Amino acid sequence: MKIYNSLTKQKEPFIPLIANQVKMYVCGQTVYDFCHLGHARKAVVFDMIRRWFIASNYQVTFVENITDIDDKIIKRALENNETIQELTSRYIEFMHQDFARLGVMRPDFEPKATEFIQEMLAIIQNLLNNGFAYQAKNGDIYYRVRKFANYGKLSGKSLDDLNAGERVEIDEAKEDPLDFVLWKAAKANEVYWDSPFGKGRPGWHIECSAMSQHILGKNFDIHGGGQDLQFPHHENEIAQSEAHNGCNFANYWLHNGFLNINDEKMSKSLGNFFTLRDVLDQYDAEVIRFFMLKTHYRSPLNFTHDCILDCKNNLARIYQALREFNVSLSTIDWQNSYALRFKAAMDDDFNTPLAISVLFELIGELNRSKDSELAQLLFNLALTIGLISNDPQSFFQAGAELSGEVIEELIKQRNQARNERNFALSDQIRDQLLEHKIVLEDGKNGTIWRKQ
RNA sequence: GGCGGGGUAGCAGAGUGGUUAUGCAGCGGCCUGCAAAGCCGUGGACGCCGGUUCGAUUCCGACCCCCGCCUCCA
Repeated sequence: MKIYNSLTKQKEPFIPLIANQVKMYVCGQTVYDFCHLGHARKAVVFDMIRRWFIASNYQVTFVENITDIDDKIIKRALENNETIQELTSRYIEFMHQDFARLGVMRPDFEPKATEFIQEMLAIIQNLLNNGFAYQAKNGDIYYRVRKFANYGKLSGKSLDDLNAGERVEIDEAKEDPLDFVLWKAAKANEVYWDSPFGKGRPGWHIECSAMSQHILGKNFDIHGGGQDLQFPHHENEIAQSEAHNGCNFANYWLHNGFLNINDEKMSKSLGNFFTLRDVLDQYDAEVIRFFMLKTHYRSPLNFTHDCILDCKNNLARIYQALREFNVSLSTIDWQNSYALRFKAAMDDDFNTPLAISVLFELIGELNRSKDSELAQLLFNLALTIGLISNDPQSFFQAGAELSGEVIEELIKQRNQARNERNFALSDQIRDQLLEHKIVLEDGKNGTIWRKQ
């Protein structure tokens, strides 16, 4: 298996630290609002990667953290006149619901930042002792970026270039404008934790260093997240963890591409901000999942209504092919030429668009041959990336405007009319159903129906 | 300004130094009472300019354009 490593900017063979095991950590959400479509892409992408490792017989430990303390959370809780815990636990629950609809498996571990304060403090203490951190006059503790020789190795940035940039704010408390905060001294009326350095709360970056190390160890296989986290978040994690432990942090860094709306970055100010919840109320969840997998995980993904319609048709073709078969979970014969090509695509940096195209070629043969073994293969291959989680019947019929009984009765009447060669009546019944977005298909085994 | 990614047929989206990506849409046919679904066939492409090569969409160079990061962000 080859994967693209953001650290080296090239595809590399994947060599786990322990044979047949994958330890991976993904940066999760800050929970002060509903998940948006971008969060959904990250969730689906890393779920797909996790599933493919599992399908490839790896034992996977999947960690995704939750940031449940930060400026926005404090602000929002104040606005809502509720505790931070009330706010965050509510949105964690919403996140679980939304991701479940997308077919995303729950992480093996889902650590919350507030549960690892002591671990963070231990790292900060050690960084202070080693001279990688200092406490400023305002009580904040900062990481001394210049002290870490490899700073910039992930993002490809040099400190001097960054310093020369116009957008770096000058903060007088810092020795260097690029130093970042490890511990924020508590302000009046703010939540705080006691520490040897005074009351305060952790900075964002230190959370992930502490949680990943605690659960996966100092050095683990894969660290993932959205492309936007590469700098400064992931760069800072590396600086903290490697300065603290004196060894390599994550061996492979994976970053998913961004999700755009009509070719624009999704943002609240542009008014093109979609919560996952709203989208799932409008479109079938599996269509959204398919949409996110039919583009390579590192490419930008553009969300438009037409794209989603296209995906709906694509998925319908898959389900249509499976409709007349009883498929079930079974082992895959990886020697089969379709399975072989599917695997080759997936093993090449998780090339889901290519893998899915193999499925469509398989469907062509399946439709011609009606070979039930091919149907079985199609189903099980799709399942390795979390597709085809419904049975065809519910994909085509669930949520129809009319009840099944009513439709079946009308089909019966129509078929009687057809037998009597009363096509005017039979077409009238079909049009009547179409007005309710019900499409009829007359096949050799009788008439079946589906949602439009 | 610095760093990184990209420009492929109507749309979406892979890939490759010479041979069909794939799906949707289009066109012709089969099937059907007619449709739908499915099947068969088919047109249409690699931003621009040079270079390397027997041959480049694919490699190299210049250029144009787009996007992301450099500030909280999946």
